Amino acid sequence: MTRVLLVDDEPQLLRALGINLRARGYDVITANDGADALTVAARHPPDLVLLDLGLPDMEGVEVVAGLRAWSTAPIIILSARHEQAQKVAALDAGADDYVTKPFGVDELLARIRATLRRASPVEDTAVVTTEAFTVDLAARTVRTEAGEVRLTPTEWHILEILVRHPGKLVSQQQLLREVWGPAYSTETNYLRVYIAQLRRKLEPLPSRPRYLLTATGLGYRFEP
Amino acid sequence: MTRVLLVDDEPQLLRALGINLRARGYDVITANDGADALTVAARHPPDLVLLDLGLPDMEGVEVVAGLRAWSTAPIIILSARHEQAQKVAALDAGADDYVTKPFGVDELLARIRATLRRASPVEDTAVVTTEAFTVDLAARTVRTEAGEVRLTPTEWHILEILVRHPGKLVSQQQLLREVWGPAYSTETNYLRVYIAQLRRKLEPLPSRPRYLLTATGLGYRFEP
DNA sequence: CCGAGGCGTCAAGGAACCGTTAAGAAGCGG
DNA sequence: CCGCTTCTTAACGGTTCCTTGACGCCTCGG
Repeated sequence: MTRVLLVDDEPQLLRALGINLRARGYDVITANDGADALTVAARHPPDLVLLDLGLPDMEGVEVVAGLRAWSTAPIIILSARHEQAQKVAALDAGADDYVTKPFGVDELLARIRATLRRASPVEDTAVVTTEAFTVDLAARTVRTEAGEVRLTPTEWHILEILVRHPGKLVSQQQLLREVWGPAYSTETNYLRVYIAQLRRKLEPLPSRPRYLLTATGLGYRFEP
Repeated sequence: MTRVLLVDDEPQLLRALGINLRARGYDVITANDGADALTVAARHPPDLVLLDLGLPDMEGVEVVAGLRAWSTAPIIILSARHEQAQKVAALDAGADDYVTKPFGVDELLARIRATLRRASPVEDTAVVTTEAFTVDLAARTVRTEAGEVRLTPTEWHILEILVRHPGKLVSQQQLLREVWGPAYSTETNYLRVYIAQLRRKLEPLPSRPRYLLTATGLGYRFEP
């Protein structure tokens, strides 16, 4: 069941919205200030967060940052019209969406569904297994039959991006931009070096790669 | 560089917002009515669309549908408060977000960043299937009954354009321009070579094409 | 009947790209 | 300050891909 963390300092809203969400089959947990939200979230990691901006103890952006430090669950901001600036800051800090108060319940539910639909394909699989190796995205470890493999930060970064898009082609530009930054989008030889290192460490036959495949002129692909 | 298509019938807004966006490093192209928007988008596929609802010639929902017919770029609606109903219709037709006029530039920029951040990793799972082969536009893979087909960058580029306009004729000029650039609009023999290669790889009977059809003197058409 | 233009096919040379290796530079911990 | 790991950079051989020209087929119009 999808767990929703609902953060607001108005008990009535907490109650009304909680009833509505539970009626739709969500598992709802609540918090009424920022510190509480972080504590509750740490104990019961939510799949989605509804965050009111007018909290008594913390700025919304701090709460977002505190969650984003470890969680990738989507965050929807609930904001009053006069909290414009905070809303923008919260979105920049990593929130995914917002709804302006007062809002209709139907609109909020639609946004929840849309946001969850967008987020779902990536986050479920914290561990990716192939016949040759196992990647634990949360623990940042890779194991083969021979034991645990040591990866450098850059090697891991590349592997993580590929593994998070299983079966899909990841363009050279995307890899270079995400790992080295936008200024390096043409340094394709970096990729050649690191892909070769990953293959040497992970592929049963590095010269005949089975999992880290090349799409000449386009990019690379992880094939589970 | 991220290309933004800005559609509005007010020249002042077009100008002011265009300056602001360009200052932030976006590549901005503009259109001042719905028909113009579709034409411009076809010629320079945008990464994101900002669409005003109060256009003189078409309903917003039509423009959204026209774009969604082939593009998965996120669409943000710019709507006045009295266009509530149209806004809902546009969102249902496939728009991704909306901002209500009058809006602050900072808010809009934040929405743009958030929307692009969301859109990039997911990429949408557009899959086109025929009886002979399956094209996964996101994963950039093509499968036939015989297994996965390896395509070169240019082959893929052409196939992608045709598949994104199913049933529609794509002119030779358009194909040549999009794949090789404006200077090659007359090198039609390039097309003959690559269409032949695609047929050999995808058509059950390459000599009697069923899916990649020739429109003599005009261009080619993908028939699902 | 014949020529012209458009299309499909093939092959070859050259350009671009990829995998690999290695060595110097830079950062980090002891 | 030294040694270790990691990153950057350059060079090479091999492979793939793009470009280009030639040729035959078909259709259509003269």
